[in-house]
Amino acid sequence: MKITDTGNDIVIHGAENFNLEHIFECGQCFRWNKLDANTYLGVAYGKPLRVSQNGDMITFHSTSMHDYQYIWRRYFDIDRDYGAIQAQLQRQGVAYEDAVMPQAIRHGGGIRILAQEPFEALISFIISANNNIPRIKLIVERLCMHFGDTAEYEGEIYYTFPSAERLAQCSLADLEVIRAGFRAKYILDAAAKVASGEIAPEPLRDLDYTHAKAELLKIKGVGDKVANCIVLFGLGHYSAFPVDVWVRRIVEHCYFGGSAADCDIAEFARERFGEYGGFAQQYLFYYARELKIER
DNA sequence: CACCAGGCAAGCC
DNA sequence: GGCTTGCATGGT
Repeated sequence: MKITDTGNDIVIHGAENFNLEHIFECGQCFRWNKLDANTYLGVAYGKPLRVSQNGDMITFHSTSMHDYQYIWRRYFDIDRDYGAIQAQLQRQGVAYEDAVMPQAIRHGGGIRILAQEPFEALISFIISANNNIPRIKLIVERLCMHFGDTAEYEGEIYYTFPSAERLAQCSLADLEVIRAGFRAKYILDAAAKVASGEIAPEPLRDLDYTHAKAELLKIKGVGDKVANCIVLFGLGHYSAFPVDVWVRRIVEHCYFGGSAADCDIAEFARERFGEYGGFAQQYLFYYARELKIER
């Protein structure tokens, strides 16, 4: 892998196990939109970015080596060996005569688990509860437009994700414009707890998975599933295995041959995938959606 | 019109 | 403790 600075763009040649479509269509993030066949545009860490892919060449447009090194390199998890993770999950698959995981990896092998901002992950996944992805994206976008800061990029105006302090000043009436429904009160509870320091998301990175999750469960609107998403996508706890309707469907269908209890699915994931639970979950989620598995 | 969406909290027993 | 129900909103 080689990284070059063209003066306007940062270009990676020889990227492996990296596919923008897989990365942005696996449900982990809500602020990236497809511009054309090989280009996405989004905002993270207060910075808009246009990123495109041609084969193993990735171009981060209109950015600097500084921002690549300090933001995008970590955000896109560039330094992790996904080939090794996939090989490990495949070996596990062989041991259990599991044909599903190899198929899932064949379909979504370019997935990267993005290192998202913890507060953004917290609010975004509160909004995700009993909701669908297109509408989650709309609500998050309205939240940013109304309460985020502006950021200019390539001659256009974009909006950053609002801070906890800004959201904590809002009333329920203020939030009506984002049409989050019953989730609005949970957004305010989360913002208040973070703004007051009662919950400090960033330090939860240093706790173990179980304790980090337990802290998040103190927030209204954060249950087991949402907490798992936050620790996985915002705090780098890669053993987390969030079980949503799609993962439930594929796990029940392919591994249990019928319905299974929440705790049995969690135990299955722990034993089968261990520290790679989060990666396994992403491959399964992407695969289940591609298969359009019915209930 | 019913049913669903990356679930959760509150109310039951 | 486990199980059921209501929930805002928009799409099919």
